[in-house]
This record gives sequence, structure tokens and C-alpha cells, in this order.
Amino acid sequence: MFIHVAGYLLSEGAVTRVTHQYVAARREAILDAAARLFARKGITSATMADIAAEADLSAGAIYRYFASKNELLRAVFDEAVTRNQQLFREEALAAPSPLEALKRVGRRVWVELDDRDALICDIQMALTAAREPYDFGIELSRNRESIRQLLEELIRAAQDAGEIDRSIDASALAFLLQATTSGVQMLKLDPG
Amino acid sequence: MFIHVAGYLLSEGAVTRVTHQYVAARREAILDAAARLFARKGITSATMADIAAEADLSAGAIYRYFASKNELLRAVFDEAVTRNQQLFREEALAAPSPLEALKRVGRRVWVELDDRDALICDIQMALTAAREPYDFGIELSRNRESIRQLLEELIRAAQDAGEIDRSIDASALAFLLQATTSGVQMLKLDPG
Amino acid sequence: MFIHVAGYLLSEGAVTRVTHQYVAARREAILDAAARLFARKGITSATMADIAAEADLSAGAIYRYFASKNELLRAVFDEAVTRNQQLFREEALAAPSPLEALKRVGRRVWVELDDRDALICDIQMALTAAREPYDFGIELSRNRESIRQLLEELIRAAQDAGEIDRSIDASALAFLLQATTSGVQMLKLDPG
Amino acid sequence: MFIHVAGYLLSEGAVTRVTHQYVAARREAILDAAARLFARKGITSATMADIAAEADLSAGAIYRYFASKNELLRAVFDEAVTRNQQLFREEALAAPSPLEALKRVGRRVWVELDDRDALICDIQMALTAAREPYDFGIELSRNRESIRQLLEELIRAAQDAGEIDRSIDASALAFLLQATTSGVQMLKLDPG
DNA sequence: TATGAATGAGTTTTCATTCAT
DNA sequence: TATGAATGAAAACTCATTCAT
Repeated sequence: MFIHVAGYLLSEGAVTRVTHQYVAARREAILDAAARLFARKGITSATMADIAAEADLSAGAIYRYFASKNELLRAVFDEAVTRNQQLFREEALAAPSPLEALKRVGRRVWVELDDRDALICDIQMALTAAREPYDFGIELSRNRESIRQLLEELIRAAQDAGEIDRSIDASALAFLLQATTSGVQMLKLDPG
Repeated sequence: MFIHVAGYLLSEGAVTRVTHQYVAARREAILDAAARLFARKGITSATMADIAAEADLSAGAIYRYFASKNELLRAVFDEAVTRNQQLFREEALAAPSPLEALKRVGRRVWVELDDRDALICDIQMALTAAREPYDFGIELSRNRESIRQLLEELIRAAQDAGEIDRSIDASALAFLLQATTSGVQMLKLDPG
Repeated sequence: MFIHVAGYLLSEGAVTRVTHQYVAARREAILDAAARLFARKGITSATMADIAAEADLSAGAIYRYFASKNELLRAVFDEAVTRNQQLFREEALAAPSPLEALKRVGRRVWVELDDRDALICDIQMALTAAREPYDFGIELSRNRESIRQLLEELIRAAQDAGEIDRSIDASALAFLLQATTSGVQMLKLDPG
Repeated sequence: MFIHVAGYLLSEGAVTRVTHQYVAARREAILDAAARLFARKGITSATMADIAAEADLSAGAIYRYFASKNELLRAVFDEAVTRNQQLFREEALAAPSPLEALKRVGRRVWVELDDRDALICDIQMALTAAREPYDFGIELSRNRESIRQLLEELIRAAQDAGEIDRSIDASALAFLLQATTSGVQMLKLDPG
């Protein structure tokens, strides 16, 4: 060690940075593979070996990145929640008017429906949360609530701008929009 | 075996009838137990032993009624589809007018949402169908289609009766109603 | 069920008794197999498959009798403790005088040393208890203490009967006897 | 590689000496770490990664010093045997009289009992030797025998010096002393 | 020499399914 | 028909060991 000190000090930073990038990339790859396989086969039926193969790894290697299958599942769900939130906020912020924002969000959701894996992932997430509310449900619930609030704010703003009839109950409409969105997701599942 | 002695004392016909009733009742019990457990634990996590226990049977006995877990699953799904169809048709037939029929169907669906197990079963069915379209998807798809048609017919009838604005696209409205229904199901799942 | 009632009532007792005996015998067989293999290969290296094979079963079958490898280990240890206690008490009760009791216990311990598997099991138990005091140590500690007390009582009785010099500290001698016994166990381990 | 540059600035001899010292120190550190972890977790449960971490190294690095976990185990056992031998000889040589030598050895052994890790290591060694006599037992056996002879010689010398009653069987007493020593080790294990 | 990511064999555990009773 | 013990094929997870850097 005393002989190598200089060398280590020089290289450590670089090595660490490279390794971190590599590790982060692998983590991401596993996460993506898991999301795909959970969607295609179902959470229980997707084996760690399946996921590993999809991520070009051996099954054991996954455990360097995620402590257990359950942790991996949680991470996949976290990513899905984040993705959903971003989708809404991005469109809402970019739009020139409240009504336009609502329309764009709707259009964006419609487009995203073509990502079948993400679609299934969302529904599976809801099911899992329904069955294990304390392990998985809390964040999902918060997520849904925050999206509902965003919709409600947009509706009220549109009402203030005269773009939507003021007699409409903004809260109820927000609920209805969200329900319809979820519903369209369900219908989109239909393989027919 | 001696345990059948009592049965043999009855005339052949009676025995057969009793046995048939008995078998049918057991089948139904297993089906119900399976539906409950598939909903609560998920299809893969619900074991045959769980289901047997819930139906007051031993694990092996189920195989007298269903050839495999997959067959049992199929039967559970069949029942769910049938139940859904009946629900719609019953209400539609009993209503005095088309619009009233639509309203009653809506109310009935709303009430059924409180059967959490049925709710989860429906969603799980859709997921399974999405993943294995040829094994499970076809009938589900037909079911959804037939319900959509029923809705569309009711809407058209209501339009003919002047109860609904004729400028509305009946087909699109039927789709929307169905989507909203599915969507409310999803929101109802939310444990929060 | 209603058809079979009579038959079931008649046979249930018999069936249950037979089954219970069978189950108990299997449990015992597994326990013995496990004790042997824990001794021969060590606790960690003895696999459930090894144990099952030694007990003429498949690995999975063990789980009908013991919830986990750890439970099985605990049961093996429990049996060893019980065996040790019995050995001491039996000899002590049967002897005509306190000193004779001490001698008989000593002779019995000496004889038991030839059961190499039991020997190793005892030592392994002590090691395991040392490492996981709260999981395994408490009962073992109690066991050792109760044997020490028995020895002390015997020594005091022998002193009262004039068989052992009264100037000797009974407690210290009991400790020494126990230590020597343990020590001879250790030396007996020596394969040379 | 550049990380060796500093080392090359030194003369060949110096580099070699430093490297040798370094290697020896590392080897020793690994050996100590392994002894500690084998004692605390058990041989099988202590992982190479555990040991490496305890020795401030990465898992792979150990293989520069020991070809396998088994070799490492063997080395740990060798050290323990050597330590035991030295302990006895040191005290025996330093004592002014044979009886005093015996007493000092006894006292030293008593003191060493407080090194719980060494204690457990000794017992584990005996167990391992009992199970794999040809791999691990031979040297241990020789060690025990040589200590017994040393004790016997001391006893005889004490008898010749009139310090111990000549009627006592020196060989038997040596055996007994050794057994008691081992036995006290076992009792010391007791967590209670 | 040191690192630590990856591998692959092995271990515990679970469960659908079978079958003797 | 019902039971429940047993099987055997997975599946999650662990770890000694290797190897590119």
C-alpha cells in the first residue's frame, strides 16, 4: 500500500467514476429488463433467471444491484410512478393555456398507451398495491392523488380563463378524467 | 367400500341425483374458493392447498373436479364473464326505458364495485388475457365486445326515444362509458 | 359428506391413530438422520437433501415435519438435551448410595462416549449455543446448570454419608467433575 | 504499471525486502481475520468476502495469499496448533521447578480462556479434525500427544524432585490434566 | 498486486400433481 | 370420493472462485 499510494491517488477518482457509471448503467438495464418481464409474464412468473438473461447477466449477478426480487419490484414500481408524474408535469408546464394543457396531457396519455409493457406495468402495480397496501400501496396512492390535484388545478384555471363552463364541479371532473384514463388503459389491454 | 353403504340403500336414481347435486355443489364451492384466493393472493401465489382449505377439502380432492390449476383458473374466469354478462342483461331487460336501462346498469356496476374480490378478479382476468391472448383472451374479448354492443344499442334506442341527443356518436359514447366503468374499477382498487 | 357420515365416524379414529403413529415415526426417523448428518458433516454442510436421503425421503418431504432447517436443528438439539438429562437422572435414582451414584454416572458417561455421533452433536451444540446464545444457548445453559446441581447434591449427600471428605468444596468438585467429563469428550474426539 | 513506479526507484534489494515484509504482514492479517470470523460465524458461514473485509482487502485479493478457503482454514489451524505448543513450552522452560512449571502452564491456560475467539477456534478445530481425520486430524493429534508427553515429563520430574507423590500414575494424571483443561474450555463456552 | 463484477454450482424452500389407502 | 404423504421440478438466493482492469 505504501508503495502504491501515489498511483492510487491518481487513479482512484477515475476508476471510481467509471465504475459508478458502469454500475448505474447495469442497474438501469436490470430495471428495464425486469419491467419488461414483469409485464410479459407477470411478477411471480418472471424468474430472476429470466430477468438476468434479458439483461445479459447471470441470475446471481442481479443480487449485487438489488437485495431481493421484492426490492427489484419496488424499484420497478418507483420508476413507473416517477415516469407517470413526469409525463403529466412536462405537458402541463409546456402548454400555453389551461385547456390546452388538459388536451395535451390527454393526447400524451393516449400516445403512451402504445407502450404495452408500461401499460401492463401500471395495472399490475395497482393490483399489487391493492393486495399489499402497506408495502406497495402508499406511494401509489399518493401518486394518484397528486395527479388528480394537478388535473383539478388545470380545470379550475381553465374555468377562470373562461375555457370551461364554471358550473362544472372541477373535482368531480378531475376524478372522471382520471377514471376514464384508467379505463381506456384497461380497454387497451384487450388483445382483440 | 363400507363408507358408501348408506348411499346404496337408496334407489339408483336417487343416489345418482344426490351425487350429482353433491358434485355440483362441491365444484361451485371450489370455484368460489379459488376466485376469492386468486383475488386476495394473486393467481400464482394462491396454492391448491390454500384453495382446498378454503373450500373445506384436501388438496388432492380438487383434482376430481378440475384437471389442473390452469383449468380451475379458466373456470373461474368463465364464471366471472358469465356473471358480468348476466348483470348487464338483467338490468337492461328489466328497465322501462332505454335511458333508464343505462342508468340502472350504471348503478348496478357501481354497487358491484364493493365486491372487492370480484373487482380484483376482473382486473386480473384482463391482465391474464393480455398476456396469454390465445389461452384466455378470446372469450374475454368477445365478452367485452358484446357488452359494448349492448350499450350501443341502448344508446341508440334512447336516441330514438328522444332521451339522448341524436348528434352524439352512439358507438363512441358506448366506448367511453365502458372505459369509464373500467376506470372507476381501477380507482376503486386504490387502498388509500 | 352426508352420505359418508357413518363410515367416517367409524373409520376416522382408526385412520387418525395409524396416521399419527406413522407421522411420529417419520418425524423420529428424520430427527435421527439429521442428528447423524449434522454430526458427520457439520450443521451447515449437511444439506436437507442429505438428511432426506438418510431418512429415505425426498428433500421436500421434510418440510411436512419441520418448518425449516433451523427448526430441525433445534429439534435435534432438544433431543440431545433430553437424552443427557435422562442419562444422569436414571443412574442417580437407581444407585444404592450417593457415591455409588456418582460412580455410575461416571461409568455411564464413559460408555456413552462411544456414540461418536452423539459426542459430536453435544460439542456442536455447545459451539452453536456459544455463537447464537439467544436462539440456542438458553436451554443448553439451563441444562448444564441442572446437571451441575445434581452432581453437587450427590457430592453433599456422599459427604453426609461419610463417603467423601467433608473438607472438600462440593460446588467446586461438581464443577471439576463436569469439566473433566466435557474434557474427556473432547479428547475422545481425537481421531488418533 | 504506473502504480509501481515509486517502488522501482528503490534498489532491487530494498524493494524485495519491503515487498516480502508487506506480503508477510498481509498474510498474517488475513490469517487473523479468518480466525476471528471462523470463530464468530463458523467455518462455513464465514464468507471469503467477510474475511477480506475484516482484513481490509477485497475478496479476490485473498487468493494471492491462499489458494482456497480450505487452504486458509488449514493455515488458521496450523497457527492455532503452533500457538498452543508455544504457550506450553514457554511456561515450562521459564519455570524454576517442575511443579511450578505445571502450575504456570495451568495459570496460563486459564488466562487464555478469556480469548473467546481462540477458544472457539480450538474446539472447532477438534470438531473438524474429528470429521476429516486425514485432512485435518493428523497434525492435531500429534499436537495433543506432544503436549501430553510434556505434561507427563513435568509430572515425572516433579515426582523425582519429591514435589508430587510417587505413587501417582504420571501418564494417567497427564491425561486427566489435559482432559480437565479441555473440559474447562467447554464450560467457558457456556454463554450463561 | 488489488479490485470487484461476474459466474455457476449448490442450497433451502415451495408447490402442483400423483397415488396408496 | 376424500385424504394427505410423497415426489420432483422449479425458484430465490448465496458464495467460492475467476478474471479483466
